[in-house]
Amino acid sequence: MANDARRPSGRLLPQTGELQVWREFIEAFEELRSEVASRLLAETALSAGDYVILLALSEAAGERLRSSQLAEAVAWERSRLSHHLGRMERRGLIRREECLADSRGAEVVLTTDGAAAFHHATVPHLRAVRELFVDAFAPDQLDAIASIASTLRAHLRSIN
Amino acid sequence: MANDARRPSGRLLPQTGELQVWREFIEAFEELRSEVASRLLAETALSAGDYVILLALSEAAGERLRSSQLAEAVAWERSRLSHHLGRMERRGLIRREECLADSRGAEVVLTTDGAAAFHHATVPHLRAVRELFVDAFAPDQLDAIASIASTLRAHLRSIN
DNA sequence: TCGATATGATTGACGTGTCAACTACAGGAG
DNA sequence: CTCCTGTAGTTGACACGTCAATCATATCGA
Repeated sequence: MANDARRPSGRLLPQTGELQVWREFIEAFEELRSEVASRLLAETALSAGDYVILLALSEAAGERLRSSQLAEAVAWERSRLSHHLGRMERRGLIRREECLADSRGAEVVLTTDGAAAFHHATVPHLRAVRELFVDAFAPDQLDAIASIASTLRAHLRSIN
Repeated sequence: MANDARRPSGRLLPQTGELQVWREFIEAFEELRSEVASRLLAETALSAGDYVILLALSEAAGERLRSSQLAEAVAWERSRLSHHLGRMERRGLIRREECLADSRGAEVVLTTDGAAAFHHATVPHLRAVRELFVDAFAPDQLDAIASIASTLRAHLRSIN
């Protein structure tokens, strides 16, 4: 279980302190996320979503993936992915091809423009992550963050 | 300084491990945020944004705030706030009044409908925060999260 | 083979977020 | 008073995210 270390309290609602932690955490995170995204966009003309998709495609064999596999890889809902792919296709970053094995399906393919855009974005992206996130913390804090993230994901999975 | 405990590395880009922490962290958090938001919306017909605004207004003296003060209170950009207030006004949750002291300004006022909606939402909101966030962690992890959040905010502030 | 059902993916509607441009008023320097 | 600059807030355009509905094809049981 994700929370077996938790002191059972019988409380139904968070205490003031816990709620305060929630508020601080969510605001800090929002700030971080939007700052990383806006730096990436300013320096590379790619949104955070674009970057995630391009990353998944460039890691894939043949730089192509079935739409459903891509959705799985980036943990997006299918309709969100579909809309986003439409926008990326218009800009020439990806292309959609018919799938031979299953004619319902589509294959998403990285274009050469898309691959180039991704390559040019990787250093600015890493720099933003370093400056805004990694540099904020001491090594042991980063370890704590890793453990918090995995605890959280396990908890969310356990709830469904 | 926010990072004076950090080991100076001279590295310009994150190591693989640090990047992994970033990816895990951001995905876990996104999942949390969207799950809290969707529960709140399903149970109360208020979005996370609605809730934040209503909370700030109900904490304000006279349940009213100058638009700029409200923007400050929730840490939103002014145009985002303006758009959101437009939508909330259409639904009758808030009202905008002229400001006597400064005729450029607007005062945002909580309506009785808005106050009622907020009150009905507070328990479902707290329950979602408890179940999805607080319950995931042991008390010492919550402390760590609080410290991480404040470290992060300090770091972001120091960069600008 | 036929029909019911499940699956892969897209679409439209609408709420949300950002940027840049804009309106309108305030307040000070001359 | 007049101009100049700053501040309060709104708007339009467009990217993004979610939900419910839809379409086409696959699949399986009778």
